[in-house]
Amino acid sequence: MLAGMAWNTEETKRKLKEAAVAEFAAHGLGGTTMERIARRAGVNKERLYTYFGDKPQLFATVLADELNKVAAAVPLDHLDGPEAVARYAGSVYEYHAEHPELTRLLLWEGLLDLPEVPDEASRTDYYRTKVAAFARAQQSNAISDRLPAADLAFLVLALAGWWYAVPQMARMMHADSSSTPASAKAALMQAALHLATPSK
Amino acid sequence: MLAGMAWNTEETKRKLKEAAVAEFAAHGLGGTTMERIARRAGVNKERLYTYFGDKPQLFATVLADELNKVAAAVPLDHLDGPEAVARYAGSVYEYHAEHPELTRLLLWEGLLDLPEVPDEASRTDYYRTKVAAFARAQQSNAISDRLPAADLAFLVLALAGWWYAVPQMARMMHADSSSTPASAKAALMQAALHLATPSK
DNA sequence: TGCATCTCCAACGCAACCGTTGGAGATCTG
DNA sequence: CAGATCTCCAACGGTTGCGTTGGAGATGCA
Repeated sequence: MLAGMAWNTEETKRKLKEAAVAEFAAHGLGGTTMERIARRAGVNKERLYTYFGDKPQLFATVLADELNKVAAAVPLDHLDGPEAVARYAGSVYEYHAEHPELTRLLLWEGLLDLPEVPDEASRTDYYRTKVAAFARAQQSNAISDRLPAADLAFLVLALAGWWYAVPQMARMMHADSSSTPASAKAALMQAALHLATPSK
Repeated sequence: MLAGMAWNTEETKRKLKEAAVAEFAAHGLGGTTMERIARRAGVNKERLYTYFGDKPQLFATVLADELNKVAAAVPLDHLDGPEAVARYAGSVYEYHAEHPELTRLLLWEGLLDLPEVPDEASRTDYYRTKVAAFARAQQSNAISDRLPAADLAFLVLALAGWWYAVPQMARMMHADSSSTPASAKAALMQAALHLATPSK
């Protein structure tokens, strides 16, 4: 049934999704055309519709896929102190630097302000585990508890993500200083460290 | 020449720009149609082209206008201590809450990743004054100097802006806690305070 | 009042894109 | 090899949106 097919349907799907990630990340939902996704994948446009439905559905599929990837790539198990929070912030920044598509997809999605997002349940669950890790660390006095765990976790992600959300602002604010991706990462880790350090 | 005209050209321009802000903020450059802007303003589409040029030019005009507004609305003159930084962060958050269009326009712009941004010179200048205010406060030991002034200023803006950049993430991360706009503001002000407080 | 000028708009040409369809070719089954 | 089934695609209809144009109405000027 599905073994030994010469026309390679799984491979075709994979190529289409890969192309869709690139196009959607670059141009958003409105700016992307199905035509270009298909052409980039070297596949006929019609395959998109039979495999993935219409354009919004494809966008949702692609975004869910990328989120699953980041969940696997940047685990957050145990926070044994402020330094662990700083390292986590650095990892997130690093992941964004290497996979700018995900950030951009998230931002496109945020701007669409849908009442419900695709895969809402599993994503809520994903974030809940992050918040829970922060909460546990607070309860054991390993990190500061002056902020609610959800706020602290959210703000740490803000520090790491803002560079990619408004790159034009980052560029203009650092116009006359000598700033590099490395110094940006160091700065945000320093900031995360202080947010997580308990008061004496 | 320009007094006493029965057909009210300045008013028409104003209405078109107002409609354009709303449409571009809601749907971005790609998702907005000139037709809908004109219809929302109650004016014929052709006026857009004679007054503002094509769609990208209109977008640039509208964004520059909104940035001038925020520059006037949230001044940052003198930072005499960490509390002033926290208040500034709170004001920025507040402004975003009341004028979500600006944030959204900035984010749409960021996603377009143009090599150069409209009004680049004056905007760079605008950010430079913000950074300079932070730098002065650092030199007089009023606030922490463990981060470069540009990074500190940028990260403070990150704290205030991230809620509006990824509202879906904010919602999901705070799913099971009781979180309000007021508590979000309090959290980010607390965070800004700690980033700006000098080490002993 | 005749002429020039300016504001405004309905209607249009044109291009792009969405989503579909009819059918060609490849693979399995008997 | 004949028939059924599946993958793939070139071509198409219909819609939408961009940017323009030709002209109608309102105003200033001689």
